Amino acid sequence: MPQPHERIFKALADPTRRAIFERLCRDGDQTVAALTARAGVSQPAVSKHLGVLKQAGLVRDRHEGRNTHYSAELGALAPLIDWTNQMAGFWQSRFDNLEDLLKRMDR
Amino acid sequence: MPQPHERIFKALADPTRRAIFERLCRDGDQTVAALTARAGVSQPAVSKHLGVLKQAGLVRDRHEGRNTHYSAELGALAPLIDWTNQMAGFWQSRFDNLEDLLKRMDR
DNA sequence: TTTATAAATAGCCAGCGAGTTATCGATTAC
DNA sequence: GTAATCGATAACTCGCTGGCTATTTATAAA
Repeated sequence: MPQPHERIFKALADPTRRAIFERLCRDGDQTVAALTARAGVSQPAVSKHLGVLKQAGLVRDRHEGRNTHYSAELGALAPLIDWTNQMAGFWQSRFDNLEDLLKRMDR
Repeated sequence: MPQPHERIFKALADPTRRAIFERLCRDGDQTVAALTARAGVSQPAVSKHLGVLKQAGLVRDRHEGRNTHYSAELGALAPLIDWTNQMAGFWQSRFDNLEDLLKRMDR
């Protein structure tokens, strides 16, 4: 329901969660146990973080026996990139308008 | 002390704050009163949000008489873009490694 | 000089969110 | 079949954050 970048910003605002995501980007596929080993927080905490990342579309999960593997969904960063570009676009067009104005004042 | 993208992610995670920043990008220079008029929250709330955005380096303020004008500091989005590229880079290099592996297996 | 306005600060409160431990369901190993 | 392991869920605590009103400080207007 919220705009795509809404959940993404919130998901990535937490350092622990961002670290998990970074790790998945760096090293690929990981089980919850493997992620927990390096997260510095308890396993349930990691599970919750993974849930949030999943809701934001930033990770996928894959069940394999009693293990669950998570992996980064890199395409999910697109809304964030789009948003950034949009901000830059606003900036640019304001700059263009200023240029226009100066040009008009010039003649 | 925190990494630059840390404060930026946190600052932009809040919808009200992000809306203020978007408005500054879109429409440029704004007084606190002007921002408050559209923010849907009280003036002190807006001031606090502007403080957070300023700490994150996302906005500048300029005093003019009893008015304070804020404007977006677009360059401040760079760490965010860098971070995104870095994630994409990790992804790419893992892909490259996989390619290498397949190549080695091939011969 | 008094009054009014802009914006920041102080102080408070409620809700959320990240953490914990305990538990449960599912799967594998013995 | 029983025990052990993986991961998710439940239930709780606690600190932080976003909101408010009231106040303060600074500047402008009367």
